[in-house]
Amino acid sequence: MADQRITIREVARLGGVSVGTVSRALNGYPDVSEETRSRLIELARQLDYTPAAAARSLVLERSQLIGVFLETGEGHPDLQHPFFHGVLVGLKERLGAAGFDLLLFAREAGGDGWGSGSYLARSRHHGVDGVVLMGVDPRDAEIGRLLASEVPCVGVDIELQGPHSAYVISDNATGAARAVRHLAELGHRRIATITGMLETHPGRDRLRGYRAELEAQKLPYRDEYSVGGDYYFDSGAAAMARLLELPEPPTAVFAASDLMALGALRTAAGAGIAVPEQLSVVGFDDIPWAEHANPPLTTLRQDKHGLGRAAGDALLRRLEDEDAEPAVDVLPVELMVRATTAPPPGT
Amino acid sequence: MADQRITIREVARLGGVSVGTVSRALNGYPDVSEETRSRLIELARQLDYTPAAAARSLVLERSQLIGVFLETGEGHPDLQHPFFHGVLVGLKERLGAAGFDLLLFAREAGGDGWGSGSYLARSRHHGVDGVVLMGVDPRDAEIGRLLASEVPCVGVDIELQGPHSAYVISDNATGAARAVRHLAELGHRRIATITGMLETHPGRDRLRGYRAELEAQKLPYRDEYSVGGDYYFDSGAAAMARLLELPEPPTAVFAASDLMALGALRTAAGAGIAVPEQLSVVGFDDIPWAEHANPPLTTLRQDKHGLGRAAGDALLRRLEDEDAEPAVDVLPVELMVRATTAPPPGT
DNA sequence: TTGTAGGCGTTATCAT
DNA sequence: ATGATAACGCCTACAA
Repeated sequence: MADQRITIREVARLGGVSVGTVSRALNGYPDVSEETRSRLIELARQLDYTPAAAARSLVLERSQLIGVFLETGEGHPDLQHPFFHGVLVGLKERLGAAGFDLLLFAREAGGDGWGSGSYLARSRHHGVDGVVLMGVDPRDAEIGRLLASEVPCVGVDIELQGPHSAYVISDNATGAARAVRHLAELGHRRIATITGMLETHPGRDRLRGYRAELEAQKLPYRDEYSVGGDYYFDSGAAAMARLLELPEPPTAVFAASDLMALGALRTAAGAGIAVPEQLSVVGFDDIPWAEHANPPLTTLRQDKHGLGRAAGDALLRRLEDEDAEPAVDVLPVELMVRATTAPPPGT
Repeated sequence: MADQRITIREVARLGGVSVGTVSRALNGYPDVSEETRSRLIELARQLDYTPAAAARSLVLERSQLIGVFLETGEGHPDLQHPFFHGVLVGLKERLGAAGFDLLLFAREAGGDGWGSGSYLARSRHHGVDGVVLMGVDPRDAEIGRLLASEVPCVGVDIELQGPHSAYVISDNATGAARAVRHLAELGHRRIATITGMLETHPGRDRLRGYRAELEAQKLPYRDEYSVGGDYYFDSGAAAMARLLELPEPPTAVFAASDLMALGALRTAAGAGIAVPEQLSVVGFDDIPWAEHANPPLTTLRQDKHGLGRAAGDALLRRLEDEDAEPAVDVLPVELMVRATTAPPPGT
């Protein structure tokens, strides 16, 4: 049998003191003799003693745990998307440095167990100190109950409303506008867009930014220059095909995601259209592959790690100040000019 | 103030029974009247009661939590790699269905807190029922202590030895051999390889499989046909360049990762070498991008979700049977023939 | 400066 | 079939 788990009682016994003293010594209370303290600390480290999180959480009403809801089931291939991956890294980094661990909710709803039902129940079950939501539907009634509760929430890429709910998101509108401006400055006047899903916040904002900048540049908005996609490769390829069929095809296209931009590139290549000589393309996201694409994709970089860190920060702020303003953090995106954009043909 | 957390005592009070009865009713014990049980269950659901995991974990010595160590710091951009992403999804799926949640260790070592030191201490701190290790160094002494302990471990893509340690891994050697065979059957006789890091298990196995199949095909092994890479794009591109400089360049190359294969493709394109007409390339992994590459990459698909599920299974098996054999699961890889392989030139 | 004891929310062992 | 009550490991008044 392996060595029994070492409890505070054991440390106390071996140290010849009471459990109270051990607790105080280890938790840095002032009222403990320096000699006793260092002796106990040393003893604890020798024994590799670690307080049981469960016990501590029970009495402290603090778990040092941040829950993460990341939908990944049917119709939610989101965890697939590299985006959330990056966010997770940032989250882990920031929250980890602050002494928190991450609880990734996995337990299937509807199972036998308790705490498997609502988001709220699951959060309370583990007594998480805060929750990060990614890829969930903000209109879901269960989400609503969570937001209305006492548990601090922060959404990544979703607009969350609630007394203790903040959210972080990229500056999608400005980013989209930046893309259009870049294209306009290059001399393009026929600029199309391939949109993301318009029921998502980012999808709408990127379209909005596109239209706003068109206006700012005094370029006409044309309905046929705006074709819908779903963020994924195939939809981008299909959209590009539609654009190419237009009587007056665009000389540049802004795709609301890199995957779609890459799909567009593929279609263009298939049609024998040279990029960027005959057609300029800019994406959104800056996924790892973008810079390796052929030609390397000009795109708007989302700071995925930064979003994760910002989400962590929002939570931490809320945790140390009960009534901190539920912040909404909008992170800038950065235009990465690579090789898919150039002046329009005949310039 | 939000509604106070509902405890079992509250349910008991409202139900006019003792806490013991509530506990028994909710946990499906037989010795409780049918009437009382259904009444209490209904009451509990109305109140949205959820037992506190901490309290339960304390008395049951079971946390329904599986810890996940995923190194992601300096020199460990692993969480970056799409591979672990997929594994995480599989893990979540399998373990979630079995009623477990995932604890992603994030807390920085060396911090003030307890339980931030060794892997073992952190595991015990949270009382996780098992641990999944990814991207860690199996020779690390701290890892050794964890493996020697009573906590069930399973490594993904790393060979773990310990009384309660299993591991899951792709059949790298067979996969590599399969790649070479595919190439040989196409008629290639000058087959080179770009290896992964040889200090990793997969790196060595893929090289081993390559050599074994060369032998099986009665093809000579040539030192200059084996050039080292680090799994990433740039190393693949560089390696391909070296191969091209050879007096007698290979007609086919097996790269130990898709990223390197893609890098090789890039170099070939830059050198004006047509793929697959003049050069065949096969990768390993089947990352999402592989099928969208130009031309679509022939590669060995690793079942990332499967690895995650297998890791979950190994843990579950161990948990329900104290002395189950520490399994080692080797998952098959699948050859995805796409468009980067063809018979050698002049055939 | 240190020891003692109550309580956090559960489950499990006795009684009844 | 149900009600007390003792753990589980820890923190924190309160006493000493």
